[in-house]
Amino acid sequence: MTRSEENYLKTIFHLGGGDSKSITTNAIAEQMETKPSSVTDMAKRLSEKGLVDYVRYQGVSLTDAGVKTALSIIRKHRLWEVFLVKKLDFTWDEVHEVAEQLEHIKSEKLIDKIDELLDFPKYDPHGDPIPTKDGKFQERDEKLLSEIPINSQGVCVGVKDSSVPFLKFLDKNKIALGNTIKVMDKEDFDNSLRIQMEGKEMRISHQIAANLYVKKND
Amino acid sequence: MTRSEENYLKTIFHLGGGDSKSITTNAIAEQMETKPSSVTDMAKRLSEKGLVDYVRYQGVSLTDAGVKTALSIIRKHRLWEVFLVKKLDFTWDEVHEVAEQLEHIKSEKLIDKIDELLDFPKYDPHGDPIPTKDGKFQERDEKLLSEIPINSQGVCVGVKDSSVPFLKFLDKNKIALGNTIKVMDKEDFDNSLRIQMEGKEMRISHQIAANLYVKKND
DNA sequence: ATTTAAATTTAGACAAAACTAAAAATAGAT
DNA sequence: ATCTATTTTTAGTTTTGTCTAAATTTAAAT
Repeated sequence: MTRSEENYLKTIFHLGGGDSKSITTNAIAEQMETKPSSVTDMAKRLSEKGLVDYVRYQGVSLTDAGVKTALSIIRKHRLWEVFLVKKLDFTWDEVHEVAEQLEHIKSEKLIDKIDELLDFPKYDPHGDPIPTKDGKFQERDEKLLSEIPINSQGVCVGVKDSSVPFLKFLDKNKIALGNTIKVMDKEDFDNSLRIQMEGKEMRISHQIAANLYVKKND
Repeated sequence: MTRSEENYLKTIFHLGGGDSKSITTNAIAEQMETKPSSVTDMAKRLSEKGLVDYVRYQGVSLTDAGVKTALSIIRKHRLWEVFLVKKLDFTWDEVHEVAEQLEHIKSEKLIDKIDELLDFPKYDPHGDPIPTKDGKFQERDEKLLSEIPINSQGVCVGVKDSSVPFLKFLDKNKIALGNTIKVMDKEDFDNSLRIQMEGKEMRISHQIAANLYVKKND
């Protein structure tokens, strides 16, 4: 299992290829910032190895073995992210790049010990669930902030977009996971929201609200 | 700087190529379990990049830039070894393989934070000195146990051979870094030693004594 | 049912890093 | 000084992972 193969499996999983849905080479190429022809080559290789089902001109989907491998890499990525934040004081916008490297370290003992050191966390710093050793996800009943009705409230539990600019924006506006947010009002014109958070009121655009996951209280 | 290039620089350094001594392609190939022809190819590449001086049929030595790079990799390797032992309860015979992977992670912040987390250790689990950020070694006045005279004693501070079998042998015989060892007697016939350690007396072969570093007390 | 546009694959090339086999240079022995 | 034996390099090949350009297939539109 090479580093590149692992990255392809991870990407296919993130694009939904774990649910036996066919992902096009174009979609994969775009996500990985590479060319569709390169993806075709890799699709053949992964297919040979029994990690994906590949039908020419149709796309790829992960086999059971492929899902298992993808989940183990995602598990490592997210555990390392927690480690970087909790033990080394990285900020949540700094961890991704380093975790992209650490996720490829091959040592089962290492990642199990990291898991233990962190006291078996269930979510990474962006609120994404960490698969268990046997590949199970703990799903959470979460909704996008943009989709809950006026006057309802919830706890902020995750971000959909975990790009550096978005995370920095949230920091600057003191929006953090764990905060309770109440939707006071919606503006029909631009879908912006008036919210109350930690005692203060503020207005946020639809684009922000559509990238914040909350767990509803009432 | 590819992983392979880093491994070559590290090996050349360990073979003494940091002291502007010429290391033969054969010696490097043997150490890295590869072929001399492969080493020649790499020697040319590293030479192009200004990391080694390479003279055909003579061998290679590290340039200043090459030494600097080699030390930074060795620093990372040894810090990760300390991390694995101190924070994740790895044994000293388990750390090398994983550290070989971790040493190639590219993030200055990461290794500096690991250094800080470990409280800036000076030696790795095998007693090898950890270079500082600016590439300085803290040398220690150490001698091989086989080379100190009868009736002198010292503290065990490192191993010359850090192979798994040797380390396991030491564990089995309760020989650990930090132990005080006194040389009671030497056997002319096979150069074996009678030693006193932590209150007990035992006999060890020359091969063992020649792979243990001690810091003399008297 | 064609035509066209878009998506996808093939073919051929390249770079990194390795190998094997053959050629060339060096060093040691006479 | 010459001849070997050894070391080292060269030349050509392989694998992985990528690319470009050309060809092919699919899907959408008339």
